[in-house]
Amino acid sequence: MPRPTITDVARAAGVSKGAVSFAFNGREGLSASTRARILATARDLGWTPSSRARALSVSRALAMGLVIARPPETLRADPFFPSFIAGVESELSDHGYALLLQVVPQHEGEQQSYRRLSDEGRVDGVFVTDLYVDDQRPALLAELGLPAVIVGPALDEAYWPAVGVDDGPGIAAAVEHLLAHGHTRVAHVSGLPEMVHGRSRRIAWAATLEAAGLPEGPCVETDFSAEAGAAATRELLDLADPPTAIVYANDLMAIAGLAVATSRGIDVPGRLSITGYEDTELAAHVQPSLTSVSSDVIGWGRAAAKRLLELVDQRPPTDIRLPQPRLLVRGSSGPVPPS
Amino acid sequence: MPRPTITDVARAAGVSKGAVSFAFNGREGLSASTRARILATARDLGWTPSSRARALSVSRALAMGLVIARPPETLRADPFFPSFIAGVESELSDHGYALLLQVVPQHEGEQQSYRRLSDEGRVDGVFVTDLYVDDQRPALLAELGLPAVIVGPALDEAYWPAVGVDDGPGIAAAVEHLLAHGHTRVAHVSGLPEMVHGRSRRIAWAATLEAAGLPEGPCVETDFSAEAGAAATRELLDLADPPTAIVYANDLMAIAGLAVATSRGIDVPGRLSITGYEDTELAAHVQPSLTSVSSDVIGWGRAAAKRLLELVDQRPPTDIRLPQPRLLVRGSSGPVPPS
DNA sequence: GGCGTTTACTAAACCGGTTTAGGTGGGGGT
DNA sequence: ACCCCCACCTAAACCGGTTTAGTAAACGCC
Repeated sequence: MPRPTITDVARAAGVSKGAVSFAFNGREGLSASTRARILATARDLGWTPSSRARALSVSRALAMGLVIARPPETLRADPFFPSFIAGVESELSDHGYALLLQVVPQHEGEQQSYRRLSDEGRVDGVFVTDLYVDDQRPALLAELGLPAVIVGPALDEAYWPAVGVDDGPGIAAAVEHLLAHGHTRVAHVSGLPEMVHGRSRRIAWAATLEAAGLPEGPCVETDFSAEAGAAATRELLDLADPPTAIVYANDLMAIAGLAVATSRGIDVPGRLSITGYEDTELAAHVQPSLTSVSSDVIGWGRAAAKRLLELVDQRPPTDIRLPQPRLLVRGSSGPVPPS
Repeated sequence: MPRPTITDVARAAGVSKGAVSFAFNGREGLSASTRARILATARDLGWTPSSRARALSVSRALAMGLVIARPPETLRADPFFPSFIAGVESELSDHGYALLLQVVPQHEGEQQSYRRLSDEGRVDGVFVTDLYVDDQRPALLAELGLPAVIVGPALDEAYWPAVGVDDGPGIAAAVEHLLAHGHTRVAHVSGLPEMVHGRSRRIAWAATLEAAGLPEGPCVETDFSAEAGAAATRELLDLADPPTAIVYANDLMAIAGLAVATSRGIDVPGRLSITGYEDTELAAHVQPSLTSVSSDVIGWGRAAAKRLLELVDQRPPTDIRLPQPRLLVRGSSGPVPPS
């Protein structure tokens, strides 16, 4: 038995297709009794409007796109996406929208990817993540006329609105926590400086040190991977005057760094304090447990989706206020060692 | 300027809509010159067939669905999905299909989720992951007539084909590796026994011990989370006669277990050997580095997608052979301690 | 040169909804 | 009794493709 169509429902209820459509879309111009009868008939027949047909007639795809442009190696270790997607999806599905996911291996293929989503009319809007400093995508999307929301700290809202938890305060809180414990040589293992969130975390670290009147400590730039985090840690510990604390741009690197310190017999937090960022599930379960910064990624996803829906519907933005990231002090950070 | 439609192309090329469609779908019945002219015109106008319109007329959604039914807490720590999705997506997009993602918080909402995807005609097929023993979904999908591929070890292929790396050999390799090092009390921290992959890993562990003529060691059932892994480890170490080796059902629990052992001053691998499963990025970067089992999850995703495409197109299955999981011996496992 | 067969193409139906223009019947006003 | 209006509903166009039935011209053939 093929799925019933609107025509079947109309016939069964003894009305026209239009009437059925009116009933389902809550439009006026139907008597209460007819409306009820139509809805009852539809229920009996198990009919639900086909979103393919709806998409064509309302000239909307009823779906939003998310393009993830990362090598799967980096992707699989990142706890951000699963949570973010969960948030996005819950908001979208509440509004009858679906989430289309696309994964492209390199940053290069990304432009092509967006262009295709747009040309084929698969989506009504997209999320732009992992923004690079001087990223081409916002301009491309503007040219394509494809509504977009930038996920992450606001960089340049010339083209599109940005929705994101500002990571500055979280990193600042971590640095301040260390300063309060007497540390003065606080290093940073940063993410890619070409990426907006890599850069903003680094800036927050530097600014907080400066505000405290301290010289900028050593900083090693990485690609956010565990491997790079370990290498950066070795580099910092090999310095003539090694830092007493290291602020990592994410938990993954912090945990790898922790292992490097431990393997060298350096006590954490006795001789070295460490902080991460993201509050990965593992953060609380390594030894010592990792001080980290937690933010509401699911809420963030939900907020980004809400904003994109508004944008697509040309509605004015509602004020979305995301909770500040919170510093979770655990075992990996403590007083500066006596020198 | 709105996007051009097939009608615009037809007019510009001086042919009918049908001719344009023929040209694009490589159907015969057009002279080579006309075909070339049409394609050239389409290129000039920047026209790409609208997949909404195509979807309606070919009565296909041109998309596949993936429903993830997990609390985001569990989800975000799992490196499986990102890689798997990357594989799925690459295969699907090569065939003009899109991937629709849906995340539902609890296992309960899942049925509803599939039903809705089916009723609204959003997808042509779905992937079923995290299969439970005695799962209702295969039957539901059969009833809905929605093609499905089960992701994971084959349990019961009565309804749908299963595509998956069998985890048995990987766990067996880990256990054998430990036995070869003289361990005789090998415990297991298993995942949910109601889940197919939790159960199959447990069975493989037990079977390998039995094959070696050893008694089944202690086993603690968990929910795959780091928290549970830590608790299970404490429980095992508190036994009157604690195991000398623990085989964990995933890396997350293994790493948490490692931290528990370390915090108790138990040397790994000196006094306790540990193995994980999944080969998370962090596995190589904890201290000591974690012996784990790696499988080609991306290839797995690609294979699952290939099979689903075949199923939807009613093509016979091509023989898909996934590489066996490989045991990666690292620092966390070694000889049994002298007693 | 007439006839059947290809070849190359067009017109129109169709997929399953939404939306707009229009039509019908009953009630109220005068 | 006539007209108008409103409430309620229908017919048909439309979204942008695919596909089928049909047709005109070219072709082969004796």
